[in-house]
Amino acid sequence: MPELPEVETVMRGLAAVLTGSVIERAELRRADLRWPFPAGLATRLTGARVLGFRRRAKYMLMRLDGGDSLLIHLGMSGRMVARARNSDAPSRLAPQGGASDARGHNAPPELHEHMVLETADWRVGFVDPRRFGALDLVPTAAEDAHRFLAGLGPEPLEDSFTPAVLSAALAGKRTPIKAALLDQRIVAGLGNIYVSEALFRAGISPRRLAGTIPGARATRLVPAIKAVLEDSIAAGGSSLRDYVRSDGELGFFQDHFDVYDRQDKPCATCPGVPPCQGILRVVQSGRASFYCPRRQK
DNA sequence: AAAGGAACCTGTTGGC
DNA sequence: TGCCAACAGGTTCCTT
Repeated sequence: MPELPEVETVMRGLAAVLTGSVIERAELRRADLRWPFPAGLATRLTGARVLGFRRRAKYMLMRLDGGDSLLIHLGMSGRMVARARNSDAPSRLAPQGGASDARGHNAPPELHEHMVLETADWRVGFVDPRRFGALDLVPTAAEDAHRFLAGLGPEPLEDSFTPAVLSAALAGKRTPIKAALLDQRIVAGLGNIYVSEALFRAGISPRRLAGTIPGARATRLVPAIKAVLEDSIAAGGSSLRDYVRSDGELGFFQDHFDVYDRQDKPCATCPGVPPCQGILRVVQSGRASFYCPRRQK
């Protein structure tokens, strides 16, 4: 599921229902996902008050009043599922009685639900079939020193992510720009969907060598990255095989893809004659890339 | 040092 | 219909 826009969407959903509340019960249904959970995780979560949330790249950090932050990564297939525990609970995520109410609090436990957090009003489950996700604890005062966060590149939506910064990171690199943008040390939060979409908007082929981007192409690429991420966040992210939002609602940015998973379809923005030859699907370092060879050079 | 591929998992889909 | 291979939104680790 999750690249930056999806993680941002999920985090906002969690923040809306958990911020300010005490975790009355924390349950772990296994001892690890991609890595072992820290010792005593459930105990350390129980009784803690949730102070707030932060996103860094594709990681969520839930700040607790004991001085720790719960670090959450959704991996490939992770979801957070929030349900009101009773009908009188505040229902900010589904004000018209949406999916969270429809399932009810007596629904059978979901398959692959590895962690459950309960506050007075909400039950939040972490569901991750493929188990590529991660949970860890990190001191809030030193979040960025965590081994997962320490090497990350700039946040693409921050003002400090500029064409000059990207140019410097790409200079001299012999790898295709597709692979470079997936490298979280160069820019943090892009994944397979948004790299393809951003390169389309910038008119750059995913196969072009990264070292040829600095300069005018970086000047096009940086705003394209920011725009596609902002557009997707505004749409609640993309829902492909899984629900994205913690309230069970779907994001709808998948309806606005220009190229991702659209091989052989005509590119919508190529001008009329001769007609667009269609979007290509190629495999780069084991992952699919999608692009319009006429528009992207 | 940098680049590419395998590995970690389960579920779904498409071709025969 | 059934079976099996290929593929899926990520990241680390291990070779070259």
